[in-house]
Amino acid sequence: MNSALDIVFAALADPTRREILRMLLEDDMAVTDVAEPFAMSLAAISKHLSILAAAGLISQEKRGRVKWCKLEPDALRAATVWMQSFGQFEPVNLDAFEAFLERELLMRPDGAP
Amino acid sequence: MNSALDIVFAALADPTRREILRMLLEDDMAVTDVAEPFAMSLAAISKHLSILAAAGLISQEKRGRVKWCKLEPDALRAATVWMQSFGQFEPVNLDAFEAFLERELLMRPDGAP
DNA sequence: CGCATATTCAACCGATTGGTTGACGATCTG
DNA sequence: CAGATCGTCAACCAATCGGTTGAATATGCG
Repeated sequence: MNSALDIVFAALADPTRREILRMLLEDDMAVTDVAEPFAMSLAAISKHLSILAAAGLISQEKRGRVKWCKLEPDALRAATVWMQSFGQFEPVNLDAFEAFLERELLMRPDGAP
Repeated sequence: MNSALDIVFAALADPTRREILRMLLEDDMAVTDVAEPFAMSLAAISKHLSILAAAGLISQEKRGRVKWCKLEPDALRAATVWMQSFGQFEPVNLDAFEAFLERELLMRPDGAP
């Protein structure tokens, strides 16, 4: 069936791409700046950004020679809706939330809150 | 980093596996019964189920010679929480919800509501 | 016991993925 | 203009993925 969900979930399945999304949560960024904290080539990051853009999770706008990347959270909404259709569970249980945040979101390279 | 999210999102990225989850939403099922509506081998479905189980999205319990598969929505909760951390958007917008349900969830092989 | 049923294992296959490198096209700047 | 910077493209590579088939392992049943 190959729906948009395939592409969104596949895009989210890579930790580098999730980290990029987290970075873009703070601010729009140029490709080079996105790549800076990662131990891989610029070309690799460029590919990751293309995948995120294809999934609709980010948009890219070229101004001059700099291509700006911007988070597009609406694509996540579709995936969130899909998940919530398995809703047996309430919006969000704070126990799980807290445990999860500790393990995942706070596990950033720079250690900032 | 290779977190549990990698595995959960990768598991969700395949339409066959999402359809299996949807089927299990209605009831627990044996492996053979899960495989029945799909145009692929039992072995392939068995692999898909292993992947879902590895992601924690289902559990499998063997009773006699039949292995029962059960949805485990808690694993989805972690992924949902991750997505909601990009929360700019409210819990769920009903416009998106409705459009999405039409296109994805109601697009079942058996056409049931 | 002997056969059918339920499920997995193992080997294999082509396609995709995530990464590399080097060359290239644009764009800014001195 | 010449040189640096920004980003992508193309070719390549090893690893993984989603599927197949055939054999193997349990388990249930007459």
